Amino acid sequence: MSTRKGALAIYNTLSGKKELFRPIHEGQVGMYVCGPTVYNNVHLGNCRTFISFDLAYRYLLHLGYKVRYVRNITDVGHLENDADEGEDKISKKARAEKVEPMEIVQKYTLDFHGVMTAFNALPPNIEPTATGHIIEQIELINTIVKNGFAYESNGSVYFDVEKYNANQPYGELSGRKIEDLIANSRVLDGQTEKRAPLDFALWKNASDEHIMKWPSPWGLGFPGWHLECSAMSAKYLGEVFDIHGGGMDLKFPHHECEIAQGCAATGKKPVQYWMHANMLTLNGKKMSKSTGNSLLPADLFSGENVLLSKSFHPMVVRFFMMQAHYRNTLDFTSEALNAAEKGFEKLMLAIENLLVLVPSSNSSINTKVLVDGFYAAMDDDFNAPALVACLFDAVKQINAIVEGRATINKDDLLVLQKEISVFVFEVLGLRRPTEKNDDQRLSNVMALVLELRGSARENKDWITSDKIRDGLSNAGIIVSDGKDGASWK
RNA sequence: GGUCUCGUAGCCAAGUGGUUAGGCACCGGUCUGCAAAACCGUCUACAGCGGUUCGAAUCCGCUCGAGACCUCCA
Repeated sequence: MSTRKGALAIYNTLSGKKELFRPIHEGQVGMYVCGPTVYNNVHLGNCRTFISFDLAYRYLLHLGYKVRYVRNITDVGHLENDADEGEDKISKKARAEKVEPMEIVQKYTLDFHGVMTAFNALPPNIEPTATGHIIEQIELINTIVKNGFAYESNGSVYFDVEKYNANQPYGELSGRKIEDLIANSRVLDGQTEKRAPLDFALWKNASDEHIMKWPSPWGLGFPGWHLECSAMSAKYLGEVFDIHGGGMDLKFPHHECEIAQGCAATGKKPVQYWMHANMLTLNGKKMSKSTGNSLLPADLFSGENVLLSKSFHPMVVRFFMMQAHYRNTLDFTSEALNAAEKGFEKLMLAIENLLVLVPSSNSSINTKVLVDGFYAAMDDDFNAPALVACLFDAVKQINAIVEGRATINKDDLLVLQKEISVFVFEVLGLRRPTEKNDDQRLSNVMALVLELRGSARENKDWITSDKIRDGLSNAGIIVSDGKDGASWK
């Protein structure tokens, strides 16, 4: 168990402040993150949120917490808009592709998992689906109705926002006042079932043509979008749990509704620490599927997109994201990604060197200051960019040792090797891209080729030497001439 | 229109009352047959205008600009 636990501060959206993190149960953390609605391929913006919370999860694990990390899959109930005829996103896609809704769900869940694996995001401990928890959702609605905060209307059930607000403020999380919300709420056509525009659906009745529907006390229907997170977080993490995360754009109304549902059901605020990840922007605007201003991870990995000059390894993209704080917007540009790639390679090279460093009898560098810097950065609301800056300080020191301008003793070396590996690979979740020279046959061939080129160079046969170098370059192999002979990658 | 956030060097991006954040690019150097790579060094910025303060990029006010939410969104 780490002894560093007490220092972690988390910015809590609910209070608007950084607060020292104190879990409800000593040594244990319950964390819920809103997952994707699987009606389409996840774009890079979606990924940023999940990677941000993967970082938080990883650091909590590193600190020694026993974490139960729940991230849902929304496979029903997410409507196109709030009007009565608003269509379910999954159903719509299923009809467009002429397949079963569950085929859509399966297809895009697999895509999501594949992308998360590529980004080296740890899987959550539980990944519940909305359709798998219809009973829990119906029970929750029953409780809310029984407590007087919801009403039935024409086979649907709505949350009574104004009644709720009479006792506890609705809009706390997003800093809204109900009067302003009422004044500004858009009246959509066909909202005939609701008593007030602000009321949101807990259960919607299903018309005959609806494919995804379940029996309930109010007839055939399906659950409202906001409900699933309340039902599933309560089931797996309890009525009150530690951390709830999600994208900034879910703050209102989704998370606001979750608070209302939780309070209406139990009288207790469901979440201790609300965390919100900021948006990834493209052309200065939020990445968004609906506006077409988005980029798919697959395009990035293949380089097949007009915005990109080349392809990028998933770890370069992850490193790029780690250079910005999760609460700030991050602007995506091909240029910024190129810069991240260079920096990432520099870091990886220094780590390779660190692992084979030869210790001296004494140290001219201060290992403790470096390592304390790593913790201080992450303790400050998971400040990954500050951690990266500290890591590059270490890189500079490692290079100095490699070149004999500094020394490190055996104990310090062991500490540095361990802590850098921990923070780079376990906490930031980076992986070294698979080495091309894993192939033993290729290694042997290259050893021979470089030996021949070495002979040519000794004989000042630059024509042969350069021909080999250029030929290999065309084959995607880069030869580097160092002091101790040539190497390749 | 309402609510809120942001504006940091060529680019990306931390910091948020007093000490060079960092990465990339540029430029200079070491190395090299040449080049690349690698390494070292240089480049010292906080939208504008006022105010508070011994001291402001950081706090306050105004102006300008950008974005988010208010409707599905990570």
